[in-house]
Amino acid sequence: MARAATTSDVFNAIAETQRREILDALRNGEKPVGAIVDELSISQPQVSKHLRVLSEVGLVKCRAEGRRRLYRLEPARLKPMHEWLAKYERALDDRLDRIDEYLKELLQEGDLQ
Amino acid sequence: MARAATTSDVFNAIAETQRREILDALRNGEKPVGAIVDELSISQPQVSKHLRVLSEVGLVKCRAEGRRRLYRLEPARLKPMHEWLAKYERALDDRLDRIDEYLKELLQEGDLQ
DNA sequence: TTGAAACATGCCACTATGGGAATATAATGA
DNA sequence: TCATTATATTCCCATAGTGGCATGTTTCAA
Repeated sequence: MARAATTSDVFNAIAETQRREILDALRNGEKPVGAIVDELSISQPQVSKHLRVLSEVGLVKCRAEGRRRLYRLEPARLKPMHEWLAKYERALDDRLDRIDEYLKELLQEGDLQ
Repeated sequence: MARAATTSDVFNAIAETQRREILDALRNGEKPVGAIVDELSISQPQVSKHLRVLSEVGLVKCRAEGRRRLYRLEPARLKPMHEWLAKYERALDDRLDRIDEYLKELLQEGDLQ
């Protein structure tokens, strides 16, 4: 087994740059596939494939309108990532505090010269 | 090219479940490799390989102490992910607002019955 | 000096993935 | 009905990634 399937894990689904770009493109609202193809200059089949992956992990939803499919963002599905990252906020803050102290020390040393 | 290299992209580096677990294990402070092996029940070579990947993207730093290597978290490197996610906060909030309104509508309908 | 402990690295096999090209499917308009 | 538009799907290939196993490498202790 090589990594968790992109289609079952949000972390893997957004590990791909182009899929992140597609999500970015949908931030302003729903769009048909063609619009994404034009905007990102990715081949149509490739966009469809990426959308399928994003769809399977629930990051986008699809709505048919005539022969077009309008995809829209489902940002709630980013919550797992958000929660995982949140655990590191504290560690990050601590780190920044330490950098802050370090800078202060540097400044004090400067004063001594 | 199949996806960006795990060693160059933070998103890819943490796409692997075990690597996230390793980072989680380091949240409380630096640990030697063996401690991670015991804690997560992952083979030693595998842990070393994962640590190498995490190391190359800068998510962990290493410090030698005798024959042990103490790895510690470098949470600042999670910032790219944090920033990317932040762009979706607004969308997420909007969505939650919409759900909120929807619930209110449902409650009003309930009142009518 | 020798052996063991603690890690890192190399090699191998299997699988999943991304990308290209062609093709299938569905809806629309003439 | 037929051609066209808009997407989805399939086939194929090259590659990268994970995991197991064996083997280096460094450090320490007897």
